[in-house]
Amino acid sequence: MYTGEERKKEEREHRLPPLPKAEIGKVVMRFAPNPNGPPTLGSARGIIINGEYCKEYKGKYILRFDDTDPKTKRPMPEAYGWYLEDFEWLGYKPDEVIYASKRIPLYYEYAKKLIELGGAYACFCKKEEFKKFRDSGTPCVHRNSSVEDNLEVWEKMLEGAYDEGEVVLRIKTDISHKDPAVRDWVAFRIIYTPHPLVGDAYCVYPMLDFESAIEDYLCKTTHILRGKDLRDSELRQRYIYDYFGWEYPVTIHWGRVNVLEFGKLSTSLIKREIEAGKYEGWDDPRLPTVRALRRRGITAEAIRRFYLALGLSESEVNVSMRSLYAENRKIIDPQANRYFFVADPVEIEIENLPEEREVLIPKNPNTGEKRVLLGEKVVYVSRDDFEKLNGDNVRLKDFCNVILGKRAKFVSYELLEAKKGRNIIHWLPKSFSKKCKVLGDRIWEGYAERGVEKEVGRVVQFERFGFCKIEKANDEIVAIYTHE
RNA sequence: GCUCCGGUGGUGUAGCCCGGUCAAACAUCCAGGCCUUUCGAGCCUGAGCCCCGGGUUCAAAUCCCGGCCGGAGCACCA
Repeated sequence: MYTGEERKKEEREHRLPPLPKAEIGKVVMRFAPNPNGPPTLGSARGIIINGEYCKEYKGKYILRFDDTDPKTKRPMPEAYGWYLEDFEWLGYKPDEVIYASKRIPLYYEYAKKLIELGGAYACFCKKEEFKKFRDSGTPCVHRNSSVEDNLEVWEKMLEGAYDEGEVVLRIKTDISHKDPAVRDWVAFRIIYTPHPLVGDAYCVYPMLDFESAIEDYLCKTTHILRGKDLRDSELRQRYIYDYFGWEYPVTIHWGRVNVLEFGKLSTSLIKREIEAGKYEGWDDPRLPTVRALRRRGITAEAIRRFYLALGLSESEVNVSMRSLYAENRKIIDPQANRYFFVADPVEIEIENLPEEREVLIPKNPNTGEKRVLLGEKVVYVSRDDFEKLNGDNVRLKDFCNVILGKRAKFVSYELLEAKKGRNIIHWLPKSFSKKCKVLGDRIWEGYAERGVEKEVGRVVQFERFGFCKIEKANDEIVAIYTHE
């Protein structure tokens, strides 16, 4: 139950600023990834921010695959499904899914119209050659070709009459525009590599800026929210909008996110490292992909709050995963059942233990549920604790006090004899511990408490160790380390 | 080099558009304490910030100019 105070706090913290020029029910937004790998924590920002606004304004949410580069950033066939999957897992449902690669003829139509309007021309300059023109702000000879000539070259491009790199279609902007990034940019280029979705149906592919400009117009996109890296796109695309007399959507750009723990991990870099065997796959728990986070037990809600808290700031931010973990902990801590996991176990025998006894331990402080553990002579404690507290009077949590050692001396059952806090450690009876392996930055081998095998698929708290998601429970329990 | 965007405690965010109520708020982190049979959770206290320099003004975190620092774009990538 929230108190009024708490609720207010919550709302203040997680509210997005109002969307400019937005009307309830009339907003159309899109999230447009290239499916050259699964969604990452970075992609999640786009999915979430756009998704939240769509929810708030009861708008239409489009998932658009910008998959028009079969060569350099080649789409992965599996990744389309991964996006659909993670999109919904994060809590959003696309009202429409668009595959740019399946709509290429549409782009051709607009390209032709643009040539007819004198807004585009075929350019035979080599890329390095054109760079000189761009840098100096001077036109190349092709810029003045007639509409008829351009049209003819364009048709021949489509027929496959040219080689890759021989000719491109450029948008005629302002060749001396003060920002070199917008000067006569490339709209279409020739690629003969077959596309994973449409094969060799086409050999002329649009560049992102062209495809995106046309799609946003066709879909009546009202608001574009994306990273700052695409800021210049607006400047470039506006030329197309101006030629056609269209109105450009409202744009908002957020700054780059640097996640401390991951550094600069691009999708293509991760791909290479997976191929090199450094990671098990795209859901390797060490990776910042959405599926890896899910596998680890990070909740969608935590990721959502994390990004809502970041907001729409244009400055680039350096954040730590610890912020995400803090959000996640707030969500899972009240639900997670408690168990003992003894990492790097040391076997100890309690001399002169008066009797074996079953002890009741809280399983879930929230529900008051308890679990039962057999307090017996031979128990495991973790190497860490053993080394730090050897010879000390320690409390085996909920069981008894002993002087810690390979051969430990029983002191008493009384809790009061233990100094509260510092020397209470967890333990496991030798007779029914299950082998358990925890996968994280490193691998911990040890024993887990009986009962954990019933928690497959759920996140539990291994007391004094951390939250873990139980993944498998066969001969051995396998858990993924979630966070502290 | 050219262009654009940013710079508020250690980190992140709010405030900036519409100057005063901001000697600056919230979260997290850190330090100490309380509570607790987890080193978890919760509670309390504390430390810590407007990049720099000019200008405008009775008054500047807020407006203007210059500098410095950071980032992004300048691809036949997205």
